[in-house]
Amino acid sequence: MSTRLRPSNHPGRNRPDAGSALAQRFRTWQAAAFDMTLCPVRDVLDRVGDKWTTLMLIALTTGPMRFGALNRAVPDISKRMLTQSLRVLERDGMISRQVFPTKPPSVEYRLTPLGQSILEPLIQLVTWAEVRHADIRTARERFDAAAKADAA
Amino acid sequence: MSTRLRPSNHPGRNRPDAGSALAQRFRTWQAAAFDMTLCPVRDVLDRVGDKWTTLMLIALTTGPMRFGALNRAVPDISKRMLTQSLRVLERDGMISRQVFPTKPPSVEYRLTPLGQSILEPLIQLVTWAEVRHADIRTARERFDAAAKADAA
DNA sequence: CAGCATCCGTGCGGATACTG
DNA sequence: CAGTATCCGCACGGATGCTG
Repeated sequence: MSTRLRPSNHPGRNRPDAGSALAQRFRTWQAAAFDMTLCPVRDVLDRVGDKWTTLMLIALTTGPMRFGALNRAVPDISKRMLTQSLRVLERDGMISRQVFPTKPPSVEYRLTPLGQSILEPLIQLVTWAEVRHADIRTARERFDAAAKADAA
Repeated sequence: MSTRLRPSNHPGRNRPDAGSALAQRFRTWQAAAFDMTLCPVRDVLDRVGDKWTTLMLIALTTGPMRFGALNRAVPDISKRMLTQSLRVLERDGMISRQVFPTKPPSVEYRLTPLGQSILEPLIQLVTWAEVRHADIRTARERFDAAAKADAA
């Protein structure tokens, strides 16, 4: 699903850009990273965005956990989705699965180095979320109020 | 949908934790941030995870864009989803909408300071994605190969 | 040009029951 | 305990057609 940004449309009449270093970085991106046939952005964002995987990674930061423990640590997740999400994370190399041949059997999941490494950028994002959450909520109230005013 | 992590189950027999500073931060989280009735994590992750909003924010880093330009900059997005995503982002205060009363009308979208501010953590995540993408892909091949082996 | 309205297929994910 | 199997609703999102 080629979800890449086009390098630069409007060849001759480029708008004066924001000028920030950030915009600059993103512009190089548009020419480089997004040209890949299967861009890593969508790839990782699909994981981060899905309903459970991020919560599970966070839960596993406290140490290895058994299936049942994870099920309790992430409330409201069904066994079905837990299993499914665990498989995805295992497949991506984010967590490892270790089976103990006891009876009844027990299975322990733990973060791999790769799984650990994503927590760093992830925590940045969540920190942002914490800090800016109030702003977002007030923005929404504003918007909704304005929308209601327009309706009247 | 109370998507918060439980503070700490298994009171008496806590596993020896990974010991990293990161795990420590996350543990304080579990007690604090996730106790909120509507946790900001899920809130922001829902946005980041959805199919288009992140791409749109990235596209807007190069400067203000018209509806049509955005539609071209983010290939494969339909007008329907573009409109819908723009509304969500506007509602959250991430972008602002400016209508020019020309005919035919033109509308320009631009990042707000709030919208700018999320790019910093976002770029961290995507940088991670770029760096680790190869690892993930090889992990997947491994896993799939092993799965096929088990099937046989 | 910028968008809303409508129809519709697909897949995510919940609930339930069963197994080694 | 740690899953698998099956059914199913519903929201996400694509395609198309119509407006100011």
